[in-house]
Amino acid sequence: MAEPKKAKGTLTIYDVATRAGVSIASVSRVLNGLGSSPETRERVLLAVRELSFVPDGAARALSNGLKEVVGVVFRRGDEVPFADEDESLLFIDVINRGIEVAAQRRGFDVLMSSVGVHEENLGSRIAAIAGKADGMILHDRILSAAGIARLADSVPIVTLAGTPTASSLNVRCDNASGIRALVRHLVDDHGYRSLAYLSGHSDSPDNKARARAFETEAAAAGADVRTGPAWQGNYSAEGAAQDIMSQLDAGRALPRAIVCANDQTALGAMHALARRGVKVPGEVAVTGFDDVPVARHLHPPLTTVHQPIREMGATAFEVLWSRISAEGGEPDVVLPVRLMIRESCGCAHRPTATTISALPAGEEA
Amino acid sequence: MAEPKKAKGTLTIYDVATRAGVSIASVSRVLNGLGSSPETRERVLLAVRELSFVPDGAARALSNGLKEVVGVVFRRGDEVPFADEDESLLFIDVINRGIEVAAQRRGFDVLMSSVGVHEENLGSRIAAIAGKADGMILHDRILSAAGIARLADSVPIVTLAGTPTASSLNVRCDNASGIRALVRHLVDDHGYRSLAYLSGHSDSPDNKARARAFETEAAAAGADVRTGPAWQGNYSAEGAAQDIMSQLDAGRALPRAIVCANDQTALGAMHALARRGVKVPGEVAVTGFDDVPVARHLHPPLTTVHQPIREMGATAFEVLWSRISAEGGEPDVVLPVRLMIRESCGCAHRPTATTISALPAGEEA
DNA sequence: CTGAAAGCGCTTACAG
DNA sequence: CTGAAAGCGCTTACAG
Repeated sequence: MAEPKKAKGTLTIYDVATRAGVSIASVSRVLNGLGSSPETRERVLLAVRELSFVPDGAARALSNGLKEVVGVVFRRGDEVPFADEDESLLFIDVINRGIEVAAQRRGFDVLMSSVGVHEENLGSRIAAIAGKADGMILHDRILSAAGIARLADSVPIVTLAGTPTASSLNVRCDNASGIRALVRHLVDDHGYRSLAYLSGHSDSPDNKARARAFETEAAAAGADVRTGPAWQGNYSAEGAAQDIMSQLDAGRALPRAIVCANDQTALGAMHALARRGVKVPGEVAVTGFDDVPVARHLHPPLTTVHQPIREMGATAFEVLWSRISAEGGEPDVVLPVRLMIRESCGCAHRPTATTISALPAGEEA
Repeated sequence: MAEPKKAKGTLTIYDVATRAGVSIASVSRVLNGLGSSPETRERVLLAVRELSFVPDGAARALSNGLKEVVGVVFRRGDEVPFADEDESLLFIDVINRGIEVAAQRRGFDVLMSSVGVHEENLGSRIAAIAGKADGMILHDRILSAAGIARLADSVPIVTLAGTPTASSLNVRCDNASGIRALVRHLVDDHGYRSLAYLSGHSDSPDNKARARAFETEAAAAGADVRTGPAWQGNYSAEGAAQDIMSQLDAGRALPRAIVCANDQTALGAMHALARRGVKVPGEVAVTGFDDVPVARHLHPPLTTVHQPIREMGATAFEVLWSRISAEGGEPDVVLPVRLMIRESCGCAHRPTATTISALPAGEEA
């Protein structure tokens, strides 16, 4: 996999020491801002500049026991790309952004690695990354609980939207509250009587929590709930579109509102509906979950549940860092969400934030 | 900056060797797929599994002289976020995606690091990253030519949309051809007689090439060219919006078409125009450059020049890899671009790819 | 095929 | 404050 035995004229701390006329220990001290006489300091710094010396991170890490690197693993979409979701900045990307910024503040860098859905040797791929990092942040559905437990033996782990285990930490959002607010808005404010939940991956903890909250709340509100395999999606726009298409093809009547497991699912549903001439939200209302950046650009703008996505990433890093540096770290952090009412639920377009329309007028839950 | 002296019960290759009853050399060989008897192999693999041992990347790197890590540095937008560009997947993100996938194929991981526009100690930040990687890919406007030359002393460097130097490699797109096709479409197909180029950062090589091509081509086409400080933007939507606003406030007449330095600039210009009631493309046509994913979702959909963004990233990695592994590497790769005609130039909406409209009907250049 | 040993480039007690 | 020396966890000639 690799051949180069050693880079070219790799400069080392010995070269700097020789040039500055001091010991390597002194060079190291200056480089790390530890005690040293002003004169030594000057000479070392000068030598460093003249040689444009950059200390080797691997050697530092080996000596220190700290790489100052956090590994982030997420799934690459190997599925057929859907026009709008292809390359869009989705959920994962925004989280990664949050991780990066938080890491920066602690002097850490982020080793990003995507894994294919059907990757052959997932285990070794991830182990290789773990070996290069002080801790790992795993996005949803990367490793099984057993896989996480095993990996956690060798490196601290934080999962995102997963389930905390005995050895790993977790950061997630308040799915139940979000779905609850959404269902209430649909039923109470709009008066919709029939609802369906277009599901995400059935093995996703987030999806399970959302599905459960949906069923509970919709039933409590006295709405007619559509369920069953016909409403099994997979978090992708493609999957949602196919789902809606086949239901329409089968001549099934759609519910008045479709609560989608995430924004991508809503996006796919809206596309399919539009293609079949079904008006959103006129005939069928559609809602999402996540509030990815593109949500407000859809037609109609998507009513969804806002997750503090960036903060999730930043929080994941902070929790991991606590664990890395002190065996601490909150085991299960839950972040609040917020209902974002736009137009796909049936609310009217509000020209500016201050003008209030005459229609159903949903406000924040 | 860091305290942990050493992780908890860090397992080492010695633990594995002891458990397997072999020498550490044998463990290493098995782990690296080198010659070893089936029996040794079995015992080592078993021990590795039982202990869930993960070899330390820093130690491997130090011993090998290869970290299998590529550092990528890009600028974080510290500027005021503009609605549509905030967190959107822009140029940089798509490139990074391309880098990541290409790196994967060679067993490399990507160390991503964003730097603030006004970061204090940029030099040391970047040096720290360089120390953790085998090579670096630098996005536009990260380091001066001198800074690049200095860094190149210690690590191979590939710049993106920069200028090749004696010690660094570069990957860019064919700006001139793109602008040429765009200007011809605007002048020849639409008959616009007055054009302006809303510039990007004046110190960006890409911008310089585009500006030059614009002036040459527009003049050759006999169009009236608007220039000057009034058309100096900075690649951001915010900057472009302010620029247009102030021109409008000053009562200046706008040209018939505005060729923007990049898509974000076009996005800002369109927003400003819309806010002031100027119709696009009815009164003023606007075009972009890049073809970021969001371009087709704008209103009207943006006519722009498509750059093979992902490929740029992948190419940057490949070129860097050649240099890392064999001192090779094409010093200045130029990738082709393609004119994407949508509606912001004045062309009519084309319902499907096969239906051709009756209007100006621009086709690929 | 296998093991003993050296070495990769740093950091950090330990003396001085 | 400074230097000599040990050690971080691997890989890889070198012998056997």
